[in-house]
Amino acid sequence: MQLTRRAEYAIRTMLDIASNLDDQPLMSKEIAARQDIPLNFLIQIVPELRSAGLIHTVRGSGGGIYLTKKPSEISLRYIVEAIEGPIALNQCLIGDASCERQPRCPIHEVWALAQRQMLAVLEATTLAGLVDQSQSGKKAGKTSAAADVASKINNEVELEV
Amino acid sequence: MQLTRRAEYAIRTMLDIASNLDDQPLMSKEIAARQDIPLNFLIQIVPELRSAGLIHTVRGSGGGIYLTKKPSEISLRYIVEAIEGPIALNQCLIGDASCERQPRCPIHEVWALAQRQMLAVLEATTLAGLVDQSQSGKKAGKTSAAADVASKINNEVELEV
DNA sequence: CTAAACTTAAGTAAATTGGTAAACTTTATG
DNA sequence: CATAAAGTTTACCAATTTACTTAAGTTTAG
Ligand code: FES
Ligand code: FES
Repeated sequence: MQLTRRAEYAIRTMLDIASNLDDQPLMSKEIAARQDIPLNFLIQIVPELRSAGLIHTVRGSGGGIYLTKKPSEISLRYIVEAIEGPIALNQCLIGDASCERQPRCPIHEVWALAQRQMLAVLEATTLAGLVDQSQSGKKAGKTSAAADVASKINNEVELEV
Repeated sequence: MQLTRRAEYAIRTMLDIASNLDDQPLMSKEIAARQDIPLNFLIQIVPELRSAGLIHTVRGSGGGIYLTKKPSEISLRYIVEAIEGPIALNQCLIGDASCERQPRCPIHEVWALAQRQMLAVLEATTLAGLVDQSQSGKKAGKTSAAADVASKINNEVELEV
């Protein structure tokens, strides 16, 4: 029921690259240091992000990583699924698989709903939103990416703090 | 990111007991057979449900299992957490632990929101609701426990089917 | 040609998952 | 009180996943 370190690192990495304003590619080594990711582990994650089409890598001296899409087009869900595969709260919710026990088990719809609620948040959160927030930083003060997302989703969740 | 079999079996078990109208306790063996749970595995899960205070067990011949609370007071979240411990989508969301890297990492609030959305569904779903649905069965036709829950949560999610 | 950078492929220790198995305790009932 | 029916406890296990580490490549700027 928990995000793996791989996926967490992938998110940090993507966010790190999205925050980079220069147009020169970022090296794994820099990212690893800045984001507290074991370099040798990151080096294993980067190719996965690439085969998922999220980043473009340049080999050789002076090489590095840059995004293939605009940060506003990259959602948290997309990053997580690139690393972990489809997000599913229960086995029967993967793809089109349904409960093998009953045509419609009463619990199924509930899990499906819980999952949709969760995915809605992860989908509405883009790298652009996250970068905006951390850069506006002290200015707006209370505006969090989560608050933005919460208002996007039509649900009046009250955020404490 | 997925429910374990233990927890899934625990839910099935609780639902099986809640659906039982007689006042005599149910045996593990019956439940295992009816719910397609390996008996030897269920026998390991039952004591956990008991120490969590969800069920009462009677030993010896003629013994079995019954609920300690009313089905309307037992939520899916409660059952899952009895087996798996606190539900958390990321390590830093367990209990009061916060991100060790930054006082407030921009992603944290997003995960927290996603988690609240998910938990709201699991909390609003009680055994009573699930039993109602499967027993009314063909009568109401379209009423699902999920639809009930969706309307409880103030969020107009449209359920297909 | 060489150092800087990504790539590929193993390997690995520890934890989790999904079970199985066996020995034990409790209790109704004959 | 003997016994069978039930839950309890403890231990074990194989397979998978997780989070890394290591090492031997390959590519490219300079
Ligand atoms: S069909 Fe998915 S929970 Fe039963
Ligand atoms: S503090 Fe929880 S995601 Fe960073």
